[in-house]
Amino acid sequence: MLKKYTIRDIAEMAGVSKGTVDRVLHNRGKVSEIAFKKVSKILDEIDFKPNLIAKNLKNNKIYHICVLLPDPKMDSYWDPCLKGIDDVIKELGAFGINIDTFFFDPTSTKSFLNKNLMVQKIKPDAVLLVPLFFKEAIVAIEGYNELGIMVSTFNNHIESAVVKSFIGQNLFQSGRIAAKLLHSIMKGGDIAIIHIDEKYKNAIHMQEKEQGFKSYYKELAHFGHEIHVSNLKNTDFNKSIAIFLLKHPNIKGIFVTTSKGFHVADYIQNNINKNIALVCYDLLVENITYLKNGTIDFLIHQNPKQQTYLGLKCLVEYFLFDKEVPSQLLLPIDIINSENATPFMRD
Amino acid sequence: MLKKYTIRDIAEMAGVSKGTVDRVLHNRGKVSEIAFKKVSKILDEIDFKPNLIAKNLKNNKIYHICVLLPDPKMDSYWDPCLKGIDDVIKELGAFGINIDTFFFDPTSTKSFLNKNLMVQKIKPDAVLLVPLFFKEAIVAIEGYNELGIMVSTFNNHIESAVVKSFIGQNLFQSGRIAAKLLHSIMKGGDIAIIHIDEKYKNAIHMQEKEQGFKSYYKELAHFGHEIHVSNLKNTDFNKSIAIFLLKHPNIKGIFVTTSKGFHVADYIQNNINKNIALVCYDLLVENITYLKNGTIDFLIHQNPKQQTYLGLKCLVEYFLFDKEVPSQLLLPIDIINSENATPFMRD
DNA sequence: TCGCACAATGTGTTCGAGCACATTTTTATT
DNA sequence: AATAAAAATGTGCTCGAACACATTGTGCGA
Repeated sequence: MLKKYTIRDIAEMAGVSKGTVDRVLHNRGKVSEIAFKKVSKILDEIDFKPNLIAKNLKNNKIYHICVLLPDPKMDSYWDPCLKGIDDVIKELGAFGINIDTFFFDPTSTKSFLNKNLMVQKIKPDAVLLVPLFFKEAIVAIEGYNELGIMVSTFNNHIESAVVKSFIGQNLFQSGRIAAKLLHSIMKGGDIAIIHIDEKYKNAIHMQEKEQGFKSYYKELAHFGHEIHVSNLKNTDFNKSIAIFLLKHPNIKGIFVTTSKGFHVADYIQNNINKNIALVCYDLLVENITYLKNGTIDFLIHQNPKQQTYLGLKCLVEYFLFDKEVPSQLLLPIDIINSENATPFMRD
Repeated sequence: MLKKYTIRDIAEMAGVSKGTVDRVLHNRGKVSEIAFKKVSKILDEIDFKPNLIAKNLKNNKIYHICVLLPDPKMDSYWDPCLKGIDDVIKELGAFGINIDTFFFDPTSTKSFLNKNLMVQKIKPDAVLLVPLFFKEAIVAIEGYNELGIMVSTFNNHIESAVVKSFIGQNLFQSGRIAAKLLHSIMKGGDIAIIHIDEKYKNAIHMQEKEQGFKSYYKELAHFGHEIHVSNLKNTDFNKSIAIFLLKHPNIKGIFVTTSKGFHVADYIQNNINKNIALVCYDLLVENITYLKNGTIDFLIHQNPKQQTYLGLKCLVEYFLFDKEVPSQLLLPIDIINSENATPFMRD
């Protein structure tokens, strides 16, 4: 087997012309029943796969995809996404892909809507976006739909029939993992779930994690823990957490549902003497620092880079190679400890 | 930007023919200095990337790659590899790739050598193999080299100049991660490192993990643990481990360096009353069972599927798209707990 | 049986890069 | 200056699928 079968080969075998084979392949009609059967039989026998390279040669269009995400300068959680975009460009750019990236202010719904309008004006073939604001995202997605622009989402899930694809994680499960981790390193005491709320509302995100976390402890046979939930703000953080911990002095383990765990770690390191177990999210440099020095015990990696990479890659391969786009892609949830966060292994 | 630049576009812009542009692109010589400069300038300006699709259209060769790994029927650790191979075929098969898989008996060096000879007779373009037996692998690789067959390896590292690529994990680091995990869940007591040796010798594998594990504990400030190392055999396992644990009654944590941790878990569950922390390797169904019921605390995922997938993909993309093959690809080391092993997320 | 639809089938061109070969221009030698 | 040799440049075909268009075949009514 040194050569692939071509349409011409099949035509010869069936004793027809390549035009007829082509018509059979694409159901374009105008084929007699006899010819159809002859060709179909051979196609089945050899399991013919048309050469993808030749198939796309004629199609010398440049597909245009826009990516819309929160500004990494305002929240470094999003930083790795840029690397993911870059990787796709490096890997598939030579196939004729044009990718533009847009940032919105994660504290401003107006900015989100504005940037979406900008993208809509450009009229790309598809857009990959983070639907951070539920209500506004629905509006934006409707707009894309009317313009015939395909929409994929990542990081935040949103219920919408016109969204072609979602790449993210199972946040409920993610909460359960955090609970298991905390449970395995705690030696008794109470537990805190801390949501560090940014100005923007990713409440659903945080709630799903909380639900998962609680569900794990509910299933425990000897449930001797009390779970306290707190919603702290970035501003005046140290004061609020001090009050919270004073109110619940028996807390021995904390689960932070956002990437802002380093604030808690910072407070604990400087103000608390006893050992408090700490499980947080995301590989920000600040978090890794506290992971390495032992203040944070585990980080859960949401892998924003991989989310972006896969989201884009699915779109590109859909356009280039007619690959079907999975409606949902749930990434594995990575557990990171101090020995596991080396930069050459994670992004 | 609706159309890509082509060689013909550049030729027009530079006022030469596409033949000249082609010669500049490939440094084929026979170009005057003036023409070379004109063309180079334009190439730089527009950052020209030749259309990969057209580039490979002529090359209608079917590349043939053989994969050689231990028989999954004899050691289910290798099972996921088949899925990895399958994924590559699904993803890139239509580009003209022919992949054949061969199994050898992981307990027999003779089988390993035999299968390698079989592959060499076939003369594929490349082979991706698990160099389980150090000495024999060197011989086999030499054979491939003489035949001009490219060799990539995965899972087991081997020092050889003619091996094009290795995909695997940093085992030393992997040992450190295990140590950190064990340390974070243990409440004092001694530690055991247990190598469950198969008949075959993957001693280097296990030793690197042991080194890493010990290095973590060496760095600890208050090193109050004693570490006992044991080499147990599969046969008469329960007896040997009973003796070992009797000799060291203070053991409170065990690190198993192979995928055979379930044997230890089985013994502990049925014979030991006190709580022993257990960190092992690999997502075998047996291991996952003990992970879910709490006997095993953590599994470290060596991701054999991903190793196979990436190893193959690198080779395929090298042949198809001239991508360079990384000489070493170290996969992230995944930490798995009971909440993290759901089959839809891991392979 | 001719002629006319229309169905069935075949042919030829396109896409972009690569390369063999044809053609033109330049240089060296007498 | 004439001519050959060498260097530079241009032309045209190839790869496989897709599709427009050309050609052949069939059936039916007059």
